[in-house]
Amino acid sequence: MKISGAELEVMNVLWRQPGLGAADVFEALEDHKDWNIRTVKTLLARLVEKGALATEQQGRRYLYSPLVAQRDYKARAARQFVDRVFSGRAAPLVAHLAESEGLTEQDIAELEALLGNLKNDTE
Amino acid sequence: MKISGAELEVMNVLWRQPGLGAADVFEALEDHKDWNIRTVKTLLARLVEKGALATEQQGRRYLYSPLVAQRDYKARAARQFVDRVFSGRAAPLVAHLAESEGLTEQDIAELEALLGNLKNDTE
DNA sequence: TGATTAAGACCACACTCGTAGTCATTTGTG
DNA sequence: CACAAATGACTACGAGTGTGGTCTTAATCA
Repeated sequence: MKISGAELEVMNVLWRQPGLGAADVFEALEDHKDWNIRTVKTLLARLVEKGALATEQQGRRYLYSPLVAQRDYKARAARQFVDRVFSGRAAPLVAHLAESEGLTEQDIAELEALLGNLKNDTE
Repeated sequence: MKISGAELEVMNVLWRQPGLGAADVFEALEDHKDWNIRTVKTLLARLVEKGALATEQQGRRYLYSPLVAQRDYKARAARQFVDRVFSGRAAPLVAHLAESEGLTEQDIAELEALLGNLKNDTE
């Protein structure tokens, strides 16, 4: 299931807080996206159609909740991206991020910890 | 400048070997993509239009060469992706790749080396 | 109770992308 | 020289996307 850029913004809201109505999602987005509420509704409808969101009727409105877990989606997206742009190799990707100052100190620390674990698992 | 998936395949060929004609690019792709030569030509034309490729006329055909460096493009793409899907945080991305077996032993080794350098630069 | 509002349903429209077809022209070859 | 083959130019077309409008219905408020 393919989730487009704008749709992803909506998913992010609902991953943080499932069970919101269209208006709630609209409000949650309002700060950083200046979309019309109808745009948000269209995106919600498309996500339902795609099977990415479930709806629960409450009175005369719907409450939306993710059907795909954030972890799963992101894992898939990450893999696809790395395959598409970096021929499946993760190291060059991280190298690029490092170069373009895309890594914070915290990232570096976390990556180290992560690699530590990976090595332990492997050996 | 936005380069789509199919266009990226074409760019990859020309990054490896700049100055090819349409037919050469077509041949280089033939193994793993079974596109019609006209599809390849359309992609080339779109890339020229976007400013991603330069053309040099040679007789009655064009030779194509990248105008955007591979490094630059990939660095930008990486950053955009991380921003879009991972809110700009690289560590979770790598964590996902690790989990979904998206990291080879070699990747891990390279990442370690990379992190070593980063730490040296920083402190 | 009548009018405004708010929800969802359905529709629209321009643009990108993947995938190619058609046309006109050039050029190498018999 | 006449013609087939190759080249670029232009066109097409359905699916997906970003963005939002219209229509209908139901609820709420004066």
